[in-house]
Amino acid sequence: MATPSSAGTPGTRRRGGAGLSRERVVAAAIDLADAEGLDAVSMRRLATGLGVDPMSLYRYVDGKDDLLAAMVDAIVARIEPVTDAGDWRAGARATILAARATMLQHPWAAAVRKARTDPTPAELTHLDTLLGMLRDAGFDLALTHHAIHVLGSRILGFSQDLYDDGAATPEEAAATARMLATSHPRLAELAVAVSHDGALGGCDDDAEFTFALDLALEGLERRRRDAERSRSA
Amino acid sequence: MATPSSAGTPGTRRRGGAGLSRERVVAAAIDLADAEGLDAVSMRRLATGLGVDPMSLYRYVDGKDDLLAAMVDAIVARIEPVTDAGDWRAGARATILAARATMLQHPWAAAVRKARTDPTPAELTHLDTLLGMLRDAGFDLALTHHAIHVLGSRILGFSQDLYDDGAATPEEAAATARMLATSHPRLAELAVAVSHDGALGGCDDDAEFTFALDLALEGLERRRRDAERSRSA
DNA sequence: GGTGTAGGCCTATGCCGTAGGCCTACGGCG
DNA sequence: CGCCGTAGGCCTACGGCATAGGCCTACACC
Repeated sequence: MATPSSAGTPGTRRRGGAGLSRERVVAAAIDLADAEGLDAVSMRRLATGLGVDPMSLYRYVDGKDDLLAAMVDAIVARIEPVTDAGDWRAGARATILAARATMLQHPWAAAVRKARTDPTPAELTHLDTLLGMLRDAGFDLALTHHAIHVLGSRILGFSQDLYDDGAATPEEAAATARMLATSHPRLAELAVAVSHDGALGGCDDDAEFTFALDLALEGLERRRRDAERSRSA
Repeated sequence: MATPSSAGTPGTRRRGGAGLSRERVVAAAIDLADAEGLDAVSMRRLATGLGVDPMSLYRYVDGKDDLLAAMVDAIVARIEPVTDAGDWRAGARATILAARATMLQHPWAAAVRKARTDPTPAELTHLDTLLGMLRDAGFDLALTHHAIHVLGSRILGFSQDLYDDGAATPEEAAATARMLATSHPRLAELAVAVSHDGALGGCDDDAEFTFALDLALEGLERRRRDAERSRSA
């Protein structure tokens, strides 16, 4: 598509067959972020990649902030909807894991999302379906509200780790542990155990995510049952 | 302190009574961030505030990144240690809430922390004491590790909300709700309920934090008992 | 043919972090 | 006393950033 001379849509009319559009700009930004990391996404770099002047982008995005928002919105919109699941827990679990699967393909998206303060449309939709599952399962409004806070950013599949853990090599872990051994014995002990050849044999981020997720869902289910019981009493 | 002419320590020797030091630089940066937000903290701005040339700061901090790390380290170091508490749950709870109380006084600190990838010394200490509580209560290494992931950044008192919630005015909430009513009914319903004059009467961030924290601690305690039981069997 | 305007381009401003070098006054030493 | 090494500042400059404001051209339509 888009041989320079064809002027199919109003848009492909300039030299060099530019033919920009908001979608093209956002898609290019996503590709750039995927390929070279979020830091590579500057208006200049992006424009260069599109063979276009930096200022031209401003016709399609309302500044860099808008661009970033559009980028995560596009990613979130790709989350596969969960078709059918059993009880609310299975549904919520599947929905959240689907979100995680999508987000993991674009590591920068989490960083952008965390830096933003208000939700994009696709995020609202995602949240709404999750809310529907809770409400349909009998969560009252108060508990639903609590649930959102309990799950927090895990709703979009973000792990909430304090550190990135780094999956250090055993040697590194051992070195760290030795360094900390006297001042921070508990930490050293754990660092060794988690290192690849330690007692725990590495740290599986996905496993930790689901462990924490299931713990949260379990707790919420208990609260739900409590509320149900006290209502019927 | 610091009359310009007195050259007590080697350091106060230049014109203008500058007398820089790493501590002074970091403290000034913290004050600046507190007063005008993190964005105001640029090397230039900071230097101006200290009555000094921007490049002079580089004698004391190893670039901006180092400065930011030093800032959060200083804040984390201010967390009040928990003296005595009953069981592990009470201890962990108190420790985490103490962290939260301190961090809440410097909203920028959470943002900086989240952006960083490796821990500062004070953070390691904080983490180590928490680990001690778990281990002393009989958590084995595997469960301790899980616990760290379950609690995640909550360990430093960060709420893990998807959005900042913003505590919008009732009018705003109502407007949002009306806008979303058809496309996102569940969300609209909840937005109204949470708004200040809705059924739930506002959203208390601290209450939500402790609700989620207690849910997590409760879940971990259950896992601990399960492990204990299966060990003794 | 004339005109309105969409869709590019160009220039310039004011930030930013920081590399590299300079200048000066002090402490220590011959 | 005079010298010098060096700590602790300063100055200049570079390359990058987001983006404001204006310009220029080619098409669409009348």
